[in-house]
Amino acid sequence: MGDHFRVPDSCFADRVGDLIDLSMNERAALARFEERPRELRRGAILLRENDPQSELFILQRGMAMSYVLLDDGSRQILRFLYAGDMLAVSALVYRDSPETVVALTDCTVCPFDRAAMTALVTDHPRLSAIIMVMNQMEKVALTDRLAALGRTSAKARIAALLIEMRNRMRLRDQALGNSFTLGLTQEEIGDATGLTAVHVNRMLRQLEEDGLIRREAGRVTLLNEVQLAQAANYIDRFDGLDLRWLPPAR
Amino acid sequence: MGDHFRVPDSCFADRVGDLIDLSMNERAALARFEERPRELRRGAILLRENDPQSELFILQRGMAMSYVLLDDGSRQILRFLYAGDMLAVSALVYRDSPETVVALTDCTVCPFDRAAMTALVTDHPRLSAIIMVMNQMEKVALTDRLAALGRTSAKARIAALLIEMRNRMRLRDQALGNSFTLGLTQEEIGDATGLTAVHVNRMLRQLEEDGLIRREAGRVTLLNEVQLAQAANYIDRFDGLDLRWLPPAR
DNA sequence: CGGTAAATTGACCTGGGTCAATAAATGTGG
DNA sequence: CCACATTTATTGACCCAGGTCAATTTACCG
Repeated sequence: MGDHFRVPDSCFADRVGDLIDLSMNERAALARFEERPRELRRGAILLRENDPQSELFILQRGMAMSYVLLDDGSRQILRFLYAGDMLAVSALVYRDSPETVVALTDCTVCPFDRAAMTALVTDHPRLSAIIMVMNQMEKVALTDRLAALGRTSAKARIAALLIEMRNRMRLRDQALGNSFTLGLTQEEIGDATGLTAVHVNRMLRQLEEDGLIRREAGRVTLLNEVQLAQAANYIDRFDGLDLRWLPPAR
Repeated sequence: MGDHFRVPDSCFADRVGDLIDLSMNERAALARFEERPRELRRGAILLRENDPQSELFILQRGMAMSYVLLDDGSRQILRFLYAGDMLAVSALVYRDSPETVVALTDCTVCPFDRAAMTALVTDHPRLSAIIMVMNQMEKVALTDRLAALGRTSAKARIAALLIEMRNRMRLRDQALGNSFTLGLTQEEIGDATGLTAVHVNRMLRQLEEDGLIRREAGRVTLLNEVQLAQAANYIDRFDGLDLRWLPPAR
């Protein structure tokens, strides 16, 4: 891919670029999603469950999460969101947001409206196909979590979360080794895995006693990834991709 | 929509037609997915987890389910599939299937290959947009189930499954009232809700004692839908759709 | 009508929840 | 840099929703 013209940076395009080689034209089209960066403080709520939503967002920097609250006040965290993720995609379907989205660290997000998606779908068949692909990957990730909540032990779920987070962080930071800062409270870990904070604490201690991880001041080190993955029932879904059906670039 | 020419029947088009009005041209394009019907006996496996997959399918008649098996032999049912559903969509991404798909009743399925999707995406922006929309709706349904498994009681999960199944059956059969045949064993209900068959039995009995349902020979009657929905933490997602961003038909 | 799969029920057990008390970490304003 | 306030983490004691095991009973099927 030549770079004779300056093509604007795009976090989302970088993410798509992990899957396919983008034409300059395509890259420019994706960059249009990220023309209006906005800063968010840690803890800021981008979108509240049941509130009307009119825009989608690209998360350009930082980490966020989405969750729902149940009648009894308990919370289920649905997804952790990293740079390059598209947020509030449900705005393509629902008037009101089915989930709350909140910044876990200071973030940069870029809002864009539904019409931008209309244009993309019309002008760029390959990009609309790749968005389908990414949606499908997210769906598989969700079914993996569904199976974890339905059928695996507390220890396995915690182990799976640790591996998953490390792997997703490493996607954007190749240098990341076995040691990283989770950036989650134990309550948040519990709300993501369907456990209580107290039991999360016990399981982390057990994983440490088993020699699978080490912990120091919010930092986690995966000491034995093979055994940890085994304890977690972990499946690496970044394997065996087959995208040959995609139409040619425009 | 005029009907001067005979447009082939299409189960999938009917489903899409619940969301938008299709042009004749679009309807014909969707019908191309259903040119090769194939019969499946009850219990037949359409696709096995980890086996290579090269085609997608439209389920034209009958009911199916998808599931994964964990290392310890336990099973998590991911989704129940009804007429008009697209199966094995993960073939757009993965060489090997991440899940097993099996017929729960005698079924008719229509295989089509990935190239058909390439053509659709290229020629019909509005249809590719609507497929994105349907994918998104399925994602929201999955997150609803995730929250149910992570944060609700056994009784609530069973109640939610009963309501959900009745509603999905009623989509294809307007006449369906409060009484219907589930067509699932208690073990299957358990594998869908993350419970054991024994406990499913106890919860069904309790729901019956509470006066919320009646059971006779595989048939279930919802006696008090309001209270049942309340017990289930049920959210109706067929409300508040907003699809105005879709491009014009071709 | 026999044989197998599915449903039911009781007795008992355990993984994970609840409650409560400390300790440690992280802010925050001065 | 410090003193205080607020989260967050940790641990123990105890409990219960849902699991396990096993024995019947009932329904379905060729």
